[in-house]
This record gives sequence, structure tokens and C-alpha cells, in this order.
Amino acid sequence: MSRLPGRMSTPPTLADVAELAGVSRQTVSNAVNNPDLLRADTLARVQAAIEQLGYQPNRAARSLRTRASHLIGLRLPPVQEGTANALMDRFVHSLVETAGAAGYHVLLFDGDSADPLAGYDDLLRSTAVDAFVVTDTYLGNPQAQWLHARRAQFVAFGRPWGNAEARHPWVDIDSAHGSELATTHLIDRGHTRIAWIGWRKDSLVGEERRSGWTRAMRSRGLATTGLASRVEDTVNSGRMAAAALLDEARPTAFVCASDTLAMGVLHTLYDRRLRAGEDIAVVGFDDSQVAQTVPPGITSVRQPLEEAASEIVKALEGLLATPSYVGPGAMLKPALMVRGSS
Amino acid sequence: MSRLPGRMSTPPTLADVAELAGVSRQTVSNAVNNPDLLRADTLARVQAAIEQLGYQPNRAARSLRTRASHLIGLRLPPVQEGTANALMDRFVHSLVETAGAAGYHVLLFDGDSADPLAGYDDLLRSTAVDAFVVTDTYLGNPQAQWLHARRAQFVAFGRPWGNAEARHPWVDIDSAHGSELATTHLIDRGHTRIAWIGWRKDSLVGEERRSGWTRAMRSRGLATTGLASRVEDTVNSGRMAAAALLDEARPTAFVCASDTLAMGVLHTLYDRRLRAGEDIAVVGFDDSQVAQTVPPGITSVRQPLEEAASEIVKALEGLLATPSYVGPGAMLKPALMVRGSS
DNA sequence: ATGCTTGGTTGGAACGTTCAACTGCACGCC
DNA sequence: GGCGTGCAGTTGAACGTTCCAACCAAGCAT
Repeated sequence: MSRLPGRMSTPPTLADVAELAGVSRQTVSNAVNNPDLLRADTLARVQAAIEQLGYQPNRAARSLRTRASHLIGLRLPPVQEGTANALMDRFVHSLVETAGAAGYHVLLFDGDSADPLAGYDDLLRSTAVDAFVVTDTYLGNPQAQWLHARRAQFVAFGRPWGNAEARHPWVDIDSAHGSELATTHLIDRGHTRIAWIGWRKDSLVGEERRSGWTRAMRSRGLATTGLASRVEDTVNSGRMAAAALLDEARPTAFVCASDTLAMGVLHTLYDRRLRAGEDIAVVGFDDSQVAQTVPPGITSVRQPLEEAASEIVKALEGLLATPSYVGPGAMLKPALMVRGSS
Repeated sequence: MSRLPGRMSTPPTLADVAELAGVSRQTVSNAVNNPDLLRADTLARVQAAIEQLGYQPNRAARSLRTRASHLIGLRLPPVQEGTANALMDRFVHSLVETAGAAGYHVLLFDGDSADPLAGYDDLLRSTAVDAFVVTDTYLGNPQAQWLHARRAQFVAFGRPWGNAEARHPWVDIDSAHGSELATTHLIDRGHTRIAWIGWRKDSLVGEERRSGWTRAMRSRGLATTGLASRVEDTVNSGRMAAAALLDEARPTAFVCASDTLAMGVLHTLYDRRLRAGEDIAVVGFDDSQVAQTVPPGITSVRQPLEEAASEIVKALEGLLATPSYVGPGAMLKPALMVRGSS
């Protein structure tokens, strides 16, 4: 059956192109997937036909045959109102971009907070995605193990905390280095009493960020006693922690485990009519839009999410090419964005 | 061929279930898609077999046969650093959630800023998605017309500005109502000289938001002359506009077309050692994380994005059930989140 | 009895692609 | 001449699902 290019209700198929070019279906398929198998003149003829009809392979059919969907699943963690976290937004963007360049699309699914694995199971069993990007790999999170048991392919954004035998590729950011940068920066500005406001002890990422502060302080011979606080990651916790520290330990600067906590510090400064960057220095973590836009600008540690996304996609490509692929585990360095608050 | 449930390299298929249940493939298919066609006892037997094997229909095969992927395409607009915009994040979340509940997944693709249509074309021709959600439908944006010409299904988030004959479903937010709420709120607090900082005249959304301010002022008999400013949507533009207005028109309150501009106002207040909410009132737009976390909290107009997502999914379902479906065009009301800045 | 419906189930075909095996054909080599 | 060898392209089958026409038994009216 022939088709008139302008007037079709249904997209053109391989067979349409084949007929127009006067070759077989398979030859068209080869022209698309293995052009070097064809003689130059045949290839040109087929490509002209493809062009003329505006042909693109049907994804469902291709996916059925090759058992590859070229989709990558990403679970969106629940949004937290009232925090400064715009991390995910930037990360998703970078991921979509780099994945797109590699021929993959990103499929989002919802994080049912009750059963975080439900969404994974669904997509996995219906063979909807080729692989997952797993973002929250904190200790005790069952996802990595669970996915491994189901032989699902995935790359973790976040190192396999406390699981040395983990055999999956991962990418993470050296956030201890980040808070070390932040602390050193403050020391260089002449501060000696630099306080830390971080997360509670059960957060491994929190402890890691804290270790950067400790390391920087110790290496310059500065005391840390009484200068640290561990709280929930909310603005109000940060505010109260800052107030308590100011009263008891009289720091001249704060390093925070997140921009949310840094905003808490700003609240306390606001209450006391102090000015960030003039009276007290403040450094945050994540380089969120909040840090970027609030006066006088919060100095903040910026995670290289674009780079992380690119490493993740690289690992995914390796994984999908060689199922037993195990990446080296990429550890990336964050950077300090200096603004008015320090 | 029989399969042992625990030890399979490949997911179970319809045929496996059929064999186990002692029925034909089609009967299993019916059990999944039209359960009421089966006799109760057969249905139970088939469902048991499905359960036992952990069967889920292969999406590619189903998609190939039914010509429906149950995927919805969403183009991620480029991120803007240095603005307070966290709109998209919340919207994407809500969309993923409500779409998921309706059996659809969201497929993200990248906005090549040079050719915004490239991504659409790709997905459309490869029949990868059933429909699109189009988010930037400002005047002169070719997407709506282009998609219509290709007979692509889509729902617009944003009314069809200046195109009365548009025949596609859309959902939008009555942002004039939002700035009217904001302005009235300030008037109720005793302000009479209320300034407007908005976007440049070629932004229709900007003009609409502005009209809410004008309407509220006029209806209370207040003058607007010299109290309005139209600038780029950046923090620095807002800062400069606020400074100029303060010098020339001496307003006691600002209503802004975005939280980004409101942050600009806060910068000017900071420069002049004035306090938002005490010396000068400030209201923003979008209820971003910035507005939520910055001291003393910025009063801001919150768009009902969850509701918008739900209306969009409703329209999508209508669209995909009846291809010629045209929704009524839902216009939603925003709400004012009052905080310390007013 | 015969024909007509109806509810439940079946087998074959089809969706559009790629895989694996195959067919011609030209070439070179003993 | 026979035989392998490699190139260019073809053919039939398969991926896993749903659509379609047909079938079968049972019920019911003729």
C-alpha cells in the first residue's frame, strides 16, 4: 500500500520507506542502525526516502523487539515545603539534558512515601525502563539491595554508605571537602570562632559534612569545643541553634550543613538586628536559589550537579552496554560560591 | 514451555499465565483489561496465576498493539539561575503524582532553546508519548499551533493568549485575582501608597498580574500614578526599580509580579537598613521557597499547582478518551500566603 | 426438532521492529 | 570446474500484547 506524504493519519513505517526506496524492510532498518552495512548508493536512496516521509522508528515496536526502552526511571522524592532545597530541580534538569544527549529519556515516577519500592516494582516488571537512577541511598535504605536482588540496572547518586560490598556504579559528591572549603574560607577572612550547624547524628551525609569543618578547624589549630550543634533540617531549628550558639559560644561565623539551616541563622540575625557578612559571617550548603537571591547573598557550597549527571549517564551507558559493568565510583568536588554573607 | 516462578531470567508473559491457569492468552488479557467478561471462577483462577507469577503486562507490546504508550511528555524549560522560581518543581511533582494516579507516567525531555519544537517532533513521530503538557503558551509561541497542525494531543498550562479560536483544552491561573488579593490585603492593613513592580509590557501574564493591582487600587479610590514600574524579571532589576520608586513616589508597600522581584525589593530595603513588614510592606508572587524561608517571610501569592495538575490530568483523560475533546478551559484561583513582610 | 441469541472462551492475525538464517553474485584460488 | 569467501541484500520468524472472527454450549422461542 502506498502513502501520500502529506496526508497520512498514521506515521510512516519501515515498510513504507522500504517500498518508496525499492528495498526490503531489513535494509531500511540497517540504514538506520548499521549504515555501514549498505552500499553507499543504496544508503543514500534509503535516507532520501526516510527524509521524504519523515520516518522515525516506532519506539514501542523497537522496544518490544530489542528489549530496551531507552528510558531511565527516576523517582521524585516528596517535596518539602519550607526548606531551601532546590537541589532536585537542578539535578533533574542536568540529568534530562545529558541523558537526552545519550539517546535516553527520563521517566518520572512518584515516591509513594509509604512504600518507596512500589513504583520501582511496577516499572521493572512491566519492563518500562532500562535502568534507574537512585537518589537517596542513605544507610538502611533498602532500595539498592532490593534492586540488586531483582537484577535491576541502576546507578546511585550517593555512595553506598556502610555497604562495602555494593557492586553497583555510583556517583557522589565529596561534601566534606565542601564544608572544609567553606571553613577555610572563613578562617582566611580572619574568623577563629566558627560554629557548625548540622544535621542529627544519624545522617551520614550530615556527619560527613561536619567532618570537613572539624578537619579545617583542627588543621589551623582552632578549637571546636562548644561550637557545634546538630538539629533537624528546618529553618526554625537553624534559627534556634544559631540563637543558642550566639549566646553561649559567641562565634563570629557559622558554617551550615544546608541553605535551609543558613536561612535559620539569618532569621536569628534578623531578630537581633545583626547583618550577615558585616557582623556575623554565614555560609550555607547547596547554592540554592534562596542563597543566590536573599540579601546580601549567602556564600554557599555548590554541588557540581551537572557533572554528577554526566557521570551518571556515563555509568548508565556502561551498565547497559555491559550488564555486569561496575563503575569506579566517581567522587566529585564541590565549589564555594562566595557572596555577601562572608 | 513451563517456567519455575523463582528462577526466571525473563519476566513472565501472558502465555505463561495462560498455561498456568489453563486458559487461553486472550482470557488472561481479558482478566486484566475487562474482568467483567469472565465468569467469576475463571477470573479467580487467572488472577491467582497472575499473582503467583508476579505478572505485569509488557508495556512495549501493549503499546505497540494499542497505539497508546500511557506516557505524557513534558518539556522542561531551561533553568534560570539567580531567580526565585521554584514553580516548575512543585508543578512537576503534582503532575507526576496525579498522572500516576490516572495510570500515566511523565516523560521529561529537554528544551533545546534554539529549536523548542525539536523535542516534540522527535517524541511525536516515534509515537513515544500519547500527549503533551505544554507550559509556555505565551503569545507568539508556536508550540500550540504547531502541535495542532501535527494532530498531536496536548493540554496547555496557560490560556491561549490572543488566539480565540484555539481548540485545545487548557488550564490557567487567574493571576490578576492573585495580585488583587495581595493589593487588597495591603490596603486593609492601612497602606494607601502601594507600588507595583512588574514585567515588561510584552509579557501578557505580567500585564494581567498588573491589572489586578490596578483594579484593587481603583476600586478603593487610590491613585496609581507614578507607582508602577516595569522591568526584567531579575533580582537586580527589582532592586533598582524599588530604589527609584522609593525615591520618587514614596510608597509604603510593594506588590511584585514575582518573588524574584520581591527579593530585589528586599535588597533595596537591606541597603537602606529598612525592615520588610515594619518599615515597608512587600508582597511577592509564586510562594517560592525563597518567600517561605527568607526572614521575615515574604507574603506571596500561591498558585494552586496541585489543583492545576489535577485539572490537566482530567483534561488529558478526556482528550485521550475522545480525540476531539475540548475542555471548558479551567481558570483557577490563587491564594495569598501572609507572612512577616506585610 | 430447528434456528436464533447470548455469554464465555478460543485461535489466528496484526501492531512495527530486529534477529538469524539464507540467497545470489562476484571474486579469487588451487 | 569446483570450492570457499565475502559482500549486499532478502526472507521468515519472533518479541508480547490485543483485535477480530469464529466457535461452543446452553437457553429459549419458534
